[in-house]
Amino acid sequence: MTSQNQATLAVSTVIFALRPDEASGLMTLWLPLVRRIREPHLGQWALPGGWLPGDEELAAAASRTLRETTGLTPKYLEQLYTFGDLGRSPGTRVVSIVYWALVQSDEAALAAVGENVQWFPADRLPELAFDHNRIVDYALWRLRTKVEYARIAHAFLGETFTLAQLRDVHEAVLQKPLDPANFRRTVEASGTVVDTGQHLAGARHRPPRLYRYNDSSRLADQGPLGPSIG
Amino acid sequence: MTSQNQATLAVSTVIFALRPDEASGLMTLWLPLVRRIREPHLGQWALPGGWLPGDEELAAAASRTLRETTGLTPKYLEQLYTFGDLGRSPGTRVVSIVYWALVQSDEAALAAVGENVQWFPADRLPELAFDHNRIVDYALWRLRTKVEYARIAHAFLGETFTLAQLRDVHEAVLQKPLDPANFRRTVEASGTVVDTGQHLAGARHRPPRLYRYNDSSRLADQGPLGPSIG
DNA sequence: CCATCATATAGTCACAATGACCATAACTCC
DNA sequence: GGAGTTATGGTCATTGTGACTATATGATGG
Repeated sequence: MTSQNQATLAVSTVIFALRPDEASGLMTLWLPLVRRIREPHLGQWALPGGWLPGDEELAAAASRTLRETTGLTPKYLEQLYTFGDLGRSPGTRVVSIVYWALVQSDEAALAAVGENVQWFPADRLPELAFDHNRIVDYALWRLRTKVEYARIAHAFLGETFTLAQLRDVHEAVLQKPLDPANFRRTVEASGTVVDTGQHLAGARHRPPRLYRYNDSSRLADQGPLGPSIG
Repeated sequence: MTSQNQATLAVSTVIFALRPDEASGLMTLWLPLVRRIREPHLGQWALPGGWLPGDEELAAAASRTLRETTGLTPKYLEQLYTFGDLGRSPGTRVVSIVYWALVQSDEAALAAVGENVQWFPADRLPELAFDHNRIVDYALWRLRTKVEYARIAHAFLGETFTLAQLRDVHEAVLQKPLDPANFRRTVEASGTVVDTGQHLAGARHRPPRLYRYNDSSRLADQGPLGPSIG
């Protein structure tokens, strides 16, 4: 091994959750950041992450980072991109393999927050350390241009959900209102959800049906690992 | 820097070119492989690549690899995925950042071939070293599911081209015949090509128009670097 | 120079997908 | 019981697209 390799390998994760915006009350994307406790960029907010242990799988490192930061388990985790520009970290050459994850909204509400961990609305971030603003921008772009909304929405929701909740997820991600009737038509035609027969009562209006995901309809895209590749 | 990092960083590239199939004469995808001249997997075919020099950008390393292997310059180069499974290389932990590239068809014809470099049809590869078969499969999948066929086709063609040539590229990538009239209608509506006003004479039939790419229509997806991200 | 060949290029028709709306259903709250 | 509010079922027009038909036009070979 004539390794003249001088780069250090890191794994970072962009973690998304859906929660109501403080002002508007609408569902929006939020993500947790950690405050840097050492140079460079001491004191600035950054993506959760760390050096890659030599004996840990890439996705496992991302997942662990996520758990250590938020106490949560991702319902969706996928490699985003590898950033390795020479100048992205002062001093050493750092190559960061970045993952993006989605965590369930209601669980995210109870997620750990502390002096050095804080959630921010995805579209109003402070200036982050390194090139992390660019990384988040790219993650947002991927999230929004992802064809496969089905699994994404699933990751944000629980086992059962109403079409209104599902619509909320789509509206938050796409940042535009969707017609309820048309949305229902499309979703039902896609066959990705199944009527549980149950209804959700309690609201001051007609009780909506509860749906569940149709597991048999996964047309996945789990990177090169997914079933579509085999 | 408390780097307990034990992984070695490599960069590999999946290089595609379009050339006529030997038997059918139809355009198909080919890619160059290099024979391994050391253990592990000595003698087996593998993707071109090498260790990442500490002072070289990732894309530059991929591009250099490509030039050293084929003598060609890529007209399209994009990061594919980073493979880092613990067991993918016997002995050391190797993390490979893989790029995929497209080279122009007519240039690929004159590409270097030697004892240790050979072109193979993409759908009839031998058993490759490491997990490289899986990597090629994933690259093929990405190529075929890429929304942005425009830039892909452009990469395979020259400055100007006929719609028939463009159609050939699409047919080769998608592996199915396309209706000439419908194809023309769609492409013209997309606004991605511009009529040069010139025609290509010489064939024993009506001379087709020559088109050029409409540079202003790039709705790119150059990873996080592209104009769409800014 | 004309007939033929082979592809280029222009239309047509039917159908699927989708956005914009309209109407009715069925709970809770007052 | 009526009002308020969302759920859910339709309609209509527009668009995108596959399947096909018809015409255009230069090259070739007699």
